[in-house]
Amino acid sequence: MDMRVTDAELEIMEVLWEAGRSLTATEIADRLETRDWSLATVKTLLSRLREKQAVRHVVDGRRFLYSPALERDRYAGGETKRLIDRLFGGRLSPLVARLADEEALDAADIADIEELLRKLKK
Amino acid sequence: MDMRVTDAELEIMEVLWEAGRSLTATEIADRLETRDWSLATVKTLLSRLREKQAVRHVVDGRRFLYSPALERDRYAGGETKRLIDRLFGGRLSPLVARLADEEALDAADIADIEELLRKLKK
DNA sequence: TCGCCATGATTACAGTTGTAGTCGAGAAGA
DNA sequence: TCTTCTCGACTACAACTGTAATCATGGCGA
Repeated sequence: MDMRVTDAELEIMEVLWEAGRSLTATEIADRLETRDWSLATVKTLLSRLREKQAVRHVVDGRRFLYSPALERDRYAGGETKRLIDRLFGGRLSPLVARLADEEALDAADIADIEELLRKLKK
Repeated sequence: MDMRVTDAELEIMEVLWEAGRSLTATEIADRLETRDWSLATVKTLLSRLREKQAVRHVVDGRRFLYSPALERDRYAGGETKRLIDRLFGGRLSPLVARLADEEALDAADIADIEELLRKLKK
């Protein structure tokens, strides 16, 4: 059971993750203002997510109420691991080094990470 | 000019990045033992990479000598940034937090990153 | 009750990706 | 020179993606 979610599907997942409760297809479409998708498109994406078992649904009359079956943290962790394995030999430090080189880290970021690591060591 | 490279194409890039010199299509295929691709497949992937301007080639008789036009570091940085933007609101610290939660960080990793950050602050 | 509307299901269709076969032309050997 | 081999170019084709239209059906308002 490969849980790969595409970019378009991910937008749906984000809506569900943020909602904190089950939503109908129409509600999901309404919350996707930025992406100017037709309702049909949202329904297609929901079907595909259902096939992939990334969302589950309960029947409510003749509608479905959708909720995420894949947790956001788990998904993010999986994708992160995949990237680190593919490009950084499975280790985080080269990734940090890369971002450092690109000056993609500001002082707040550095402080946050140091704090995290400090806690980790305890 | 979007420089997106697919998984299969990335394998070709890895060979080129590691070679340190230009290679012919046949040489590239030879170095891809793990992936049991036909020479035709390798050639198709090279054409696509050429279209994407991720590799360049010089003509050598009636063959091409390929070399990467996209640097590994630049590619890795771009993909990393994309992931962080998509999943972690553009900040690195939540990613580190996520990996920490999954216990995907060992002591060596932590030490490496602390060292990196120390240097960064100077 | 009857027609309309909202729903999920099904179908569509072009672009991308993974994987590879075929073709025409030039090189290299006989 | 004639044949064969090797290249890149072109073509193929199914699966996956992004985006959407259409269809059948059951519920709801008139």
